[in-house]
Amino acid sequence: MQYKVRKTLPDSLARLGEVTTPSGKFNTPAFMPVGTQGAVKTLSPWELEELDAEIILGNTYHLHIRPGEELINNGGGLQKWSSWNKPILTDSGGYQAYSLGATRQNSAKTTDEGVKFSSHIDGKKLFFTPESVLDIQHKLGSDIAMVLDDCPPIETDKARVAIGVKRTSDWAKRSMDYWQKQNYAFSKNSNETRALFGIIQGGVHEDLRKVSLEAIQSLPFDGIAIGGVAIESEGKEKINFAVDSIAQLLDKNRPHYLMGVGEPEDLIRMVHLGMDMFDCVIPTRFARHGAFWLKDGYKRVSIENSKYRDDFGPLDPDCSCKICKNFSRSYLRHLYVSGETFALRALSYHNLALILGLMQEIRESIESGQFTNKYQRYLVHLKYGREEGRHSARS
RNA sequence: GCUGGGUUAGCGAAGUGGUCAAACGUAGCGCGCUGUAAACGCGAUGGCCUUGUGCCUUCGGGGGUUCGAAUCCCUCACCCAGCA
Repeated sequence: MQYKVRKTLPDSLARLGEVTTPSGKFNTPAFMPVGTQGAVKTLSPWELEELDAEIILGNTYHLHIRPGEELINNGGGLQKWSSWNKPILTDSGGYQAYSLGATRQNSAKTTDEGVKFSSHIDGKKLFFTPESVLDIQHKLGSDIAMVLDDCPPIETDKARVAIGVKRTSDWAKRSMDYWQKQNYAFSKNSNETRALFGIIQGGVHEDLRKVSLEAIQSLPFDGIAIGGVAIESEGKEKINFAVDSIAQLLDKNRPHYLMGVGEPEDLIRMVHLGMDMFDCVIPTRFARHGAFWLKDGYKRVSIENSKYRDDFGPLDPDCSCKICKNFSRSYLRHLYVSGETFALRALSYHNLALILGLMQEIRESIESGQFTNKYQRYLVHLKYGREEGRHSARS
């Protein structure tokens, strides 16, 4: 994998970049739609291309339990098998240890050795280690693999978070050793190498975040991810703080991936803090729950609202996606309320169009140097933005 | 016209003397969802407020029995079925 910084700004950590993987290039800042089980829910690969998605996610845990990495490997790898011929990043299963274990009882348990899971499908016992998770991702054929991390709920006590940081560091070391020993970076389909990203933990504790950052960054990972910020948070302040506290310490020669974020305002703020890659289930999940964003103010509204019953105007008057060009709120509301699948597809399409369109606009504004001006109203709560961004912007 | 069945919250539908402001479903309403066990979950839903083991008004209309009626009786209206 290669990462090239194409442009930086004087008044922001935002930067323009390009990542090259065995399956091709993508521009950063990038939003990666989430395709947990091998598909971005309700959408086809060509729709995603049409929407300007350049890289999508897959998930180690889900694809391992069904249908299994062997099958996908036999199918030619995840890209070929799913007919998505662009880059894929695979998440490691670290998040599932959290979502299946930390917040529920008995489905997952983390120890220093790894994570014990009970499959949510049939209860079968599984055991993930930093090494086994790389084996799986290698067989899936992922362009960017993630290390297994220990991701405790953000609200847990600091002692537990500290354990998570230590464990994640140990696992990162094991992961890198194993990655190199197995020569997993090598790709037989391309001259370009596959990538492995490390993950920083530390919850909302600045000191722990810094400890974690140092441990992860000292290893030769292709990219640096920040994990554990978009879960169980009581508000955006926690996301802001967790990233803000280490934003300026991140190695500028590697891409920065903020895991699990986010909503439109989050993306703007986090780009400002130097984040290059994002993923989030929210655009597609909101869609399936009847919610869509308006470009104006990035307000979230519900299609179920009865005031849209007789609203024959477009879903979002400021959006030029195919859905907004062709269908009225009235019609889409009817479909949603009637349980028609197309409503879920339509809203997913629009929400992703909005998010990916935002990313495009963000990239253009960095290119033109207008990023901080254009998005100033979203940046006011940030430490970085307050002390340097706005000051520099005026000078 | 006769006989039988029915009429309960926006709709559907339980309840057949007190524990009923009335189960449940649905519609409508509100809220939530950020590395997807998520086309999901939660909440309120007769009115009022001082939000309480609070007050007021309800179970087709009217009348009655009873300490007490959505529940029993009479009557009227309407609906359904069968017979004429």
